Amino acid sequence: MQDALFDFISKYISLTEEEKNALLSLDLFHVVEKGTILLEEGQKSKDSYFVLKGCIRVFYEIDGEERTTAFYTEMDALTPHCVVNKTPSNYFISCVEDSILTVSNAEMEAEVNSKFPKFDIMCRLLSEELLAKQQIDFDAFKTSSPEQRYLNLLQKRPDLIQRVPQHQLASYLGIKPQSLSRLRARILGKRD
Amino acid sequence: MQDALFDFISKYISLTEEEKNALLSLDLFHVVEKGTILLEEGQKSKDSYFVLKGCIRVFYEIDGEERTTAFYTEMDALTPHCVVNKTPSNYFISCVEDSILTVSNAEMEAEVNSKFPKFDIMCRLLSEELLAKQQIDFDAFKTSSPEQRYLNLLQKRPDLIQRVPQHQLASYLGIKPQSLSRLRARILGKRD
DNA sequence: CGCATTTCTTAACTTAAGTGAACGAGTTAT
DNA sequence: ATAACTCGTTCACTTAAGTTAAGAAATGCG
Repeated sequence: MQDALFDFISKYISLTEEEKNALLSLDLFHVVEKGTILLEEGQKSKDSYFVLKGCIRVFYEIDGEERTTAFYTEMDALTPHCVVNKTPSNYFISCVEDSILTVSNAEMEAEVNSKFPKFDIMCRLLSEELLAKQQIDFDAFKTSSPEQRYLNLLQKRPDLIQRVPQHQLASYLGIKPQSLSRLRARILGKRD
Repeated sequence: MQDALFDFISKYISLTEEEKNALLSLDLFHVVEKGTILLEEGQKSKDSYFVLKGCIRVFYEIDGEERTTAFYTEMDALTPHCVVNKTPSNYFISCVEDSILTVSNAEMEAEVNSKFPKFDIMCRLLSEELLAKQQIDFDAFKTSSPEQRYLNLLQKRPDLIQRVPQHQLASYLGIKPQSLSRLRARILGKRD
């Protein structure tokens, strides 16, 4: 499991054994059960997450309804905005499946950074990459219809459609569960 | 005009006169005319932009139609994804108004970074902040209807509605110009 | 200045998503 | 084992956005 983390990091910087050990000494790895709430609305958490195995989900509660806006799966990193802005979170994060995560906070990061400045470089590369990636996702969402979004998801993240409840998926696509059902029936009809 | 840039930077790091002069020696400032295309689809530009005055716009060309996904105005920074990924751009950037921008590329940045490492810190802070901000915008877009988006824009960036053509605004809200007209009429009707 | 183009609005009609309700299948709790 | 719940689907109806078309207003250009 640790290898997965080091593989990920190696895409950005190379680590010596010493550096790897420094990381391992930090108690980063956590096993979390399906359904666990990692962050609640209103909290000022300082924790960032990296998904080694499993799936976590960001959702808002609007008019008493859950509105899912993101799923993070294997090799995805998530720093909640409340960590960056130091403001209370306006969304929830919960575990869709039993998962293995690394959980880190600013202090741990500072400690690693002080020992190995190149971590800072990695963080910068990573956030720039994520920013660019998210921009593309945002643009794709804006420029497509719910049906196109579903077809796109089917291509890009087919696993999500299997592992996530339909009503959460619908919300993620910006529509109601009934509309997702209908939309899927429509697509199937077109194929025959 | 330069002061605007230094004011912006001072939110992240403090600059000595020497550092300011190093920046000024870089020929960063550019005046661009309304309508100028800064980046075309297919290009591999290396330039990043910071808007000191004016407005620039990101749009895709889909089925022969322009689909606007972002506007950048005073004190907004934009690094096109093609700069980060080193892939051809899949969108255009054009000037909505006569504007004053700083234009920088990786080499210029590297030069500044080598002289003043703290620029790197600023870049990291900035991209983390932008990432968090964009996440919030993305979530707000996903969880609201075109009408709510318009009302939200009216609150958050009322200037945009004045300075940008309606059809670009409609596209930005994810709808057709006709729908924006109708939507506005609907809102006005509700008020009376 | 006047002609052409672009931009914005309105209208009638089509299409797709929202809403409320009902149903069956699967799960959980008692 | 059965009652209560959740989840996904289907249906009929409502609402809002897409489409096509037309015309008015503003802008640009010769």
